[in-house]
Amino acid sequence: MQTELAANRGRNGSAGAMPGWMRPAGAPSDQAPWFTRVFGRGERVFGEGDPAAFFYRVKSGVVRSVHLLRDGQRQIAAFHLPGEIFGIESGAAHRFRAEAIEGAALALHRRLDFGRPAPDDEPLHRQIMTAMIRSLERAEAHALLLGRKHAVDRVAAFLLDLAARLPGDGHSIELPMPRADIADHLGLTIETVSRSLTSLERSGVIALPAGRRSIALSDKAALARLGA
Amino acid sequence: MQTELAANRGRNGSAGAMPGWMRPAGAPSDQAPWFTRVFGRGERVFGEGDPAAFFYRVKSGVVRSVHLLRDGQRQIAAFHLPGEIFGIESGAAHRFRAEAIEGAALALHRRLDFGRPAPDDEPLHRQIMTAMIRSLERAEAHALLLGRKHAVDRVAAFLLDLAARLPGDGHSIELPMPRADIADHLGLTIETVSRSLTSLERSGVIALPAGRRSIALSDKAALARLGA
DNA sequence: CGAATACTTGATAGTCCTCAACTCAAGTGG
DNA sequence: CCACTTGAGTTGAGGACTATCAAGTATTCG
Repeated sequence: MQTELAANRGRNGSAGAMPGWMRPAGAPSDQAPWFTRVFGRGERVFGEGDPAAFFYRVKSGVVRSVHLLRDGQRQIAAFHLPGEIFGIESGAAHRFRAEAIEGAALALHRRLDFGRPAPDDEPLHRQIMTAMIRSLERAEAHALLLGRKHAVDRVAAFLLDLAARLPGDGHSIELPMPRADIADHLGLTIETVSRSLTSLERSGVIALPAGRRSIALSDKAALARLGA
Repeated sequence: MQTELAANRGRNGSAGAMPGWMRPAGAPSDQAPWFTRVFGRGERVFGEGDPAAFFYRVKSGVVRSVHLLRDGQRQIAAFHLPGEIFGIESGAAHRFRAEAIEGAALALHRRLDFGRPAPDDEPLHRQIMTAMIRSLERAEAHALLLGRKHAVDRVAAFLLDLAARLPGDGHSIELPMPRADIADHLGLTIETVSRSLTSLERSGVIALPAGRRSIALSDKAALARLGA
């Protein structure tokens, strides 16, 4: 069931003024508060410069926020897991690109005028503020990580963060993204991420069973000591 | 004129529950919207864990937001220049420490309940939202810098950012902070910052006249090429 | 099976940190 | 007035860490 969406794979594509998907055939009405849309593997949710007409809530799957540098480098500012909100902007346009990693269902909410909040929708307003502040806290913690930690510590902190945010008992996780995405998020190369995981495994802190995507956090205390 | 304030210098000090300065003798009234207070060199504006009763606007001087790691490392998340707002929090407490670098005059504003904004004070509310979003954008750009750039490029980007934010024609700047602060902001060591500046000078991109704190941006185009 | 993608491992090189010495300016006290 | 101290900054040598280049293994898909 690969439709035209598959053509959007990869890192190419331009920032159209108003992608066709913004008015899906199944949209309830032009003024509905929100509606759902499913995105395919690697599909772009929005691009840099696209009008920020919506913000998004992840219903399933995982989305990455991607900054592209002129020299071709890529930085993943954040991963957005189920239940999380992303894509809130102050200006009229999105400042970076967002892509579904594997496949994702998103709830699209029409954007609000944040300067003049609707007093009759206080819960939503508070939710948006919370999402924004959480983004800020994450970005600051991320900067701290990138500025002051070595490769293994970055990976340890990343695994702990994922374990806390993903559903489950927190003792084993299924990585929802490839090594390349982790590398571009942690400011490392694919090879260094792989070596760091191997190193953690040899230390007995984690275990890497069959698939490369599942990780057992054998010694969370040791992980926390590294990632602290 | 060194009062008790001087005792607050350095990186030590604990996060008191309610510092005395929060109720200065000269405060107009208990419900005044804001008042001004002067901070000495290195003095703590608030500490990690302090109740976030106010947010702040810089009237003069420069303030640094400092994250302290358990292992003694220091990360400066941001510098706050005249005219800028900082110290806005979602929770009840400040998540990091803020210190005046040389000496600073700050306007202290009583904090608002962001979830239930006063409809009668729309301009202030918008101003706060803008400040928060700007913080977010800065933090994201900072993470990008730390994750994907080399020492010289980081310093170049930092100089350009400062030149744009400080008053003046943008062709020469007076660094309002020591090398150690720059290093802890850029995720480098003092030595590497010094070497980067020397390297930029030898390339003819900048000039370092007499004092070590003044820098002439001789070739902004080249700087932008590095810091881009 | 062949091709493509994802991942791991090894060898080498480059960048930056650490440790150390040195310069410079501003105070301080005899 | 000058020796001494202190803080800030610069410079050098060596080493640690990570990127780069390269090869090899695994898995998936057509």
